[in-house]
Amino acid sequence: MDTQPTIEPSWLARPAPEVAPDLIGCTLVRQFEDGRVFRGLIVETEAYAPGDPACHGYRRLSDRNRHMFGAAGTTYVYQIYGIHHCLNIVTDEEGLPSAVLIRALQLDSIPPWVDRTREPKAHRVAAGPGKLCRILGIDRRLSGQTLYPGQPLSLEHRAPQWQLDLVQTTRIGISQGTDLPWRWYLDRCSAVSKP
DNA sequence: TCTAAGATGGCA
DNA sequence: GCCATCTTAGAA
Repeated sequence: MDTQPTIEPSWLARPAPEVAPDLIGCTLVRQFEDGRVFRGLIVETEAYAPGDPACHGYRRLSDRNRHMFGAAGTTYVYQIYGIHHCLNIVTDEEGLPSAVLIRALQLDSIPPWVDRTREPKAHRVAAGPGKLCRILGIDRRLSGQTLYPGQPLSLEHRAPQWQLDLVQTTRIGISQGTDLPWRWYLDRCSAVSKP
């Protein structure tokens, strides 16, 4: 599949529940300092928005969540359970806590440092928000950065004529806001964290 | 200050 | 089903 145009910040400056399904089928590009590039097809997302009790910015801006209030087209990376990291694409207007959690990627190639005994199924090495961050070396140092080509992270549009088969359901792993149907994934995709 | 819980993942 | 591992929000 050919490389698609870069996603501009203005395209992400919409409410997260609008952007999240649109990001399915788009490509996340991870560029390392030595120039190596890995691409992952986004196959699962979740939206977090103002007024949503599961949103990290629901109560107030804090040291931990401040990047979630940033401008559309930047990143918000946080640590969870002391061990895992999760990557969000910040959306909507600056000043609003609004972001899309990237929950699973289908990688174009498996980085050589991946321990294959730990995940024998190659298509599942990035099936989960913590897994994809570990595989692609994403941690809080990449939080608050702008998504742009040449930067550590960037985004590309999906192929324009691609007819997506999307499933919309409720979000995973949260205890509040469980009724909101703000999770989307590519139907019948084996790289999704949970079908 | 103290403490419980967390947008998870791996293993028994 | 259990636990690693540690930061943070919210309570006291």
